[in-house]
Amino acid sequence: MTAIENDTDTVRIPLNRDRVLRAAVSIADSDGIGAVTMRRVGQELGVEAMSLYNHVANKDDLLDGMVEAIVDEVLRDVATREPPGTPDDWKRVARVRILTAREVMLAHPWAPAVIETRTEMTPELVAYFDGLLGILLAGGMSFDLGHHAMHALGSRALGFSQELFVPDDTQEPSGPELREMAAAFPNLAGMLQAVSHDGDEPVLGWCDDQTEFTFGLDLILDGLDRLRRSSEDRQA
Amino acid sequence: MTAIENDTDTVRIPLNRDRVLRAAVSIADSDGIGAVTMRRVGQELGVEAMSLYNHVANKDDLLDGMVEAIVDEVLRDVATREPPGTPDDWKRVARVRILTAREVMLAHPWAPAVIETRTEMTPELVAYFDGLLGILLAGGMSFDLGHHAMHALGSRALGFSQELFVPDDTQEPSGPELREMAAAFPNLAGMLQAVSHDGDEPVLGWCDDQTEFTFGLDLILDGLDRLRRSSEDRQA
DNA sequence: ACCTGAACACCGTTCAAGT
DNA sequence: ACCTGAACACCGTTCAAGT
Repeated sequence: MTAIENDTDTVRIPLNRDRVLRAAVSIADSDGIGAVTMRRVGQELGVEAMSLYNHVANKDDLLDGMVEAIVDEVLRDVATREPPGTPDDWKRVARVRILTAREVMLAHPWAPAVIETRTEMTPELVAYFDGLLGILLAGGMSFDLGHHAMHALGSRALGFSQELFVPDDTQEPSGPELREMAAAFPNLAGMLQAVSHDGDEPVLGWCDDQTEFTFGLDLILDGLDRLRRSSEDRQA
Repeated sequence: MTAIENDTDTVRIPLNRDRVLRAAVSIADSDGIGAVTMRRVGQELGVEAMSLYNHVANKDDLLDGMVEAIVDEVLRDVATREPPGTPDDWKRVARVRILTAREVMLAHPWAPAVIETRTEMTPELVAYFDGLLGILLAGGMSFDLGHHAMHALGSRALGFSQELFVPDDTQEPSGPELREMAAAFPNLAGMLQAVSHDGDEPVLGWCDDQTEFTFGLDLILDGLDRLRRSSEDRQA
């Protein structure tokens, strides 16, 4: 009888911070970040909302923890996929790391927005940035250029870039509407027409986020490499 | 008596969408976006919260309108400051436009975060982007390169870039803590030390946001100009 | 046509009470 | 030490009622 009691004790997995965070991440993945409420997370764990406060300080701490979990996932993936010691090929190494982070973000589409609202850096985030900076320094950047580089990459360092410029292609403008738009916004209208007729590359909607992300990333990496080379020339 | 009644009518300025939006912007400017609630906006206008629903559809529409107001401010400032027709100097013209937008954002620090949460483009935003694209096209970019350029600039086109990489300098680590951090994050620790000792440029904290913004902006603009030139060479 | 008061559903969070 | 139930303050929003 006491043995059975022990059994039920082990079957009912005790609540802890990690389980709370995983439940919250799972809800956000399936139903969006808006569905992550204390009551809902508690419900998912078969517990009252108030019990969560034994394991997270408050809602903000819960969100911090969710980011923590995502960045942990990034760190794990990065560790398994980082190409071994090729410091001179820093651009490729940095690119692989950043695109690995991007894949994690694409699997958790709510994460970028939450990350942007965080004010304090978690140790996990610091570890990720330290690793990326290490790649830049090993490639020959000065501390100063490495510093600028981290800021220039911004959110791209973590694999995402907020897209403000998202002309919605869902509502195809009809004849008169298109003429009206063409008159008010001639440049965008012309571009929209020219690019949408360009059907030789894979696109989602009329512009492919992945293509645009790598374009911007390579633009920055190439620019940084140019600065690195010219500063090395200056020292030589 | 009826004349006096008319007078009080004109003294009590009628509520309208524009007054509601201006009140909301003013609250956000002084007390942050968190203070912008329907009840508070109503209070600021001497009216019940429910009255606002006669002029905005809901809270989301209110936020849309606030963005609208900010972008309007950008468009006004841009119009007065845009250097007259120098298409070949597109980089300088684009730079002036973007740094003008940035000044507006610095005056309304809540705006970037709100803009990022908007899903639909307002006509004002479209007008701003159309103008910027016009500068790029006048400078000799193809529609295709102009398209990539807009995405590569991302939020920088509107004068801001979310800074994920913000090591907090407020809590100066003490001796043993610093040594511990140096062991765990050697690259960041080295950089922090090297850059913080570099006192020959104006810094806020240990890195100047304005300096980092223009560094990243110029990096992208230079890279785009290089691509523009090489595509022109290819065509010639 | 515009504004009001009361009410509703839903948050995060507290607190005293249970075990 | 951990969990619960009731309650509180504060949201956005509805609805019927006022003028």
